[in-house]
Amino acid sequence: MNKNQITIKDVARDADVSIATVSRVINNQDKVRPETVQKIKASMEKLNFYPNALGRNLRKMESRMILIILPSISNPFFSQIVDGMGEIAMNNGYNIMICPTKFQTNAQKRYMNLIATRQAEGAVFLASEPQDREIVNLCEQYPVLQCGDYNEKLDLPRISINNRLAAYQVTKYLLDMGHTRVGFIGSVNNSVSSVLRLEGYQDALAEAGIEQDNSIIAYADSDYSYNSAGAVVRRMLSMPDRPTAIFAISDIMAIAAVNVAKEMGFGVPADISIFGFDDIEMASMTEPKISSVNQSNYIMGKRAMGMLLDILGGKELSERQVYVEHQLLIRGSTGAVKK
Amino acid sequence: MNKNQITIKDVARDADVSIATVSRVINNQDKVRPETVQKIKASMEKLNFYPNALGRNLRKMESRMILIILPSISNPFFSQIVDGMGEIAMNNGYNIMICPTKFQTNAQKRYMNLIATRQAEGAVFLASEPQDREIVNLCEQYPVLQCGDYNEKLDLPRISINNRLAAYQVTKYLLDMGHTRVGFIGSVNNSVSSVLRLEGYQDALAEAGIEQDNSIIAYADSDYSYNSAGAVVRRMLSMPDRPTAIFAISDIMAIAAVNVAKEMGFGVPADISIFGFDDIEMASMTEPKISSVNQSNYIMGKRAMGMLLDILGGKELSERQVYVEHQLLIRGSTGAVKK
DNA sequence: TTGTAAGCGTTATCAT
DNA sequence: ATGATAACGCTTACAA
Repeated sequence: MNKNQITIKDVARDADVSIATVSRVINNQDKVRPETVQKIKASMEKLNFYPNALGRNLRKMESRMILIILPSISNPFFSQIVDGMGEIAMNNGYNIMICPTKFQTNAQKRYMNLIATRQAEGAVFLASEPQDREIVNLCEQYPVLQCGDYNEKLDLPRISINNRLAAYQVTKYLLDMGHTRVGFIGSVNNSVSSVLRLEGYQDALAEAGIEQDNSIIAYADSDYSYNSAGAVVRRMLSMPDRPTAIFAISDIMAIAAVNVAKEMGFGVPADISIFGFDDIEMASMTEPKISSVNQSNYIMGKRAMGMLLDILGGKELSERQVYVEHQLLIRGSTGAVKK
Repeated sequence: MNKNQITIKDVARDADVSIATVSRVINNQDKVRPETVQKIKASMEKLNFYPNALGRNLRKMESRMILIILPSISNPFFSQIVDGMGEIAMNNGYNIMICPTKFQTNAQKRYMNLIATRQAEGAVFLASEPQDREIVNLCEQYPVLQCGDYNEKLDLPRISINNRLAAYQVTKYLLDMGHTRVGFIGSVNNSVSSVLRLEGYQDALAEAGIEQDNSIIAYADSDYSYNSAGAVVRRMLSMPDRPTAIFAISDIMAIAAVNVAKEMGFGVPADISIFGFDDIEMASMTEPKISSVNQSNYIMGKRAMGMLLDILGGKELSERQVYVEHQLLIRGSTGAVKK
């Protein structure tokens, strides 16, 4: 403990006023005479005074801190979302605390405990879902929002793109380019976004009257890892009746697909078209650049935080499930089927 | 404000003891009779009690929060470092707050103010340096550490790899492979790490008796961007007397170099060897995989946080400049010069 | 417009 | 082993 901290008491003494008046100046309330304000500000400057937020927080019973709970900061997909969230939080006097969990239940618990112990006021679960009973309990008691992905069994407000629609559009685009054998690379995890993207894929096939062929539907590890996706693609492309197009539900997996395809001697997109998802920066750093689905990340982040602040402010949300825009970006990795 | 919070008062009443005893149980102090402990724990359970950290924080005048100030979370290079820091912080009862600044002075100021206002107790500047007088002042008053990169004018403890040595080793390796024209792609920023890497490069040239040729030394934008590096490499490889090897001081720039080289019809490493720096995951997702310098990120993060906690604990640091191990990873993007 | 004083929930000191 | 109580720094009725 720093024993010689400057407090409002010191400022009050120096400026020869009461601590109440100092407090009023700190919070720039109007009912203080301009000369008094000047005098107090001079003292604060002179004493190099910073108000102790610990006192304020206790008195007001608030922390003005929002948690953003996500699997890992290394995923470039999260960066813009978090930026958008931070922007809105800052503008409203809130701080954000980025909480990487690595999918560890313990980490989630530790972070949610910050809310229970009043060190944070709410949380956004970004691309990750509350993982056990105790956590879910807390989520239900406090302002919590699900963003990007969600557990549909929980009655928590959520915001994401329309994954099913986007996946439908991607598949339809590939079909329209003349591909009839379109492979799908998903993930063994059962996240809603994974499931919905498969459903969108199926929607498009059904609409085109193409029967689903499970031999060209495959699943990479739950973390969408580059290596596991590569292995899966290699198997798929080794088949005699290989697909001429592949839809991978993450860019990392699409990059793996491109690299494996090229390694196996296939041209991309000459022999195989590959479509990704998320539009991470890396998707434009490959040769060819990868067609992908852009989620309006920054906007989604801003809207998400706006929603959470509404809840914190006691407002009713007009919608508890919000969809944000997405966009198909057609780049060099996809083209018409070879005749 | 949540008015009906359960406090130790409620627990005390329910368990028929004083609040002091409840507090003792919360902090599991020994001088409490086991039966009393049981009784109190039962009450806490029954009332679903979570101690209010705001009260504790004020009373103990501590926040147990450490800031990690970095340019952006999107850089994959930071992830492991932050993980290492988080690990050690958690083990010692501290929380970390990841603070992306986008190089905005205002953001730095806002975060450092959390320390001045007692909401955080110290900070690590990760790959970014304190940017103005007021911030530097705060850095000098409170426990602050520089990690990965640093401002050498500030008398703050720091931890990083030995950039100059690493760059020397990379260049020497390329020279040993028979390359005599080794290009260098730096960054226009004047960060210490950039400067030291150039010096290491020069060290190796000097040792080999090769005169520095400024036409094959170029600088990408300060953010090491993919596109600006690509442009610079394109220019360098268009020269009649082009280099046969390029050392780029970041993997992103090395990836750009590989892609540009291939686009221009050069073989990598057949015609041009390319060496990167940082060993980000992406460096192993290219074809060929990129030779790079691995910094022991996780270890560096752990040691950095250990140092900061030492300072917080009032210990003297044995060294104020710490170097962590690094390792040259030779992958497919580099090879012997073509005869 | 300014001051007095209570109180936020906790910990720690001092009694008992 | 336990209890009574002051104190941490601030905000906010309420009083003047």
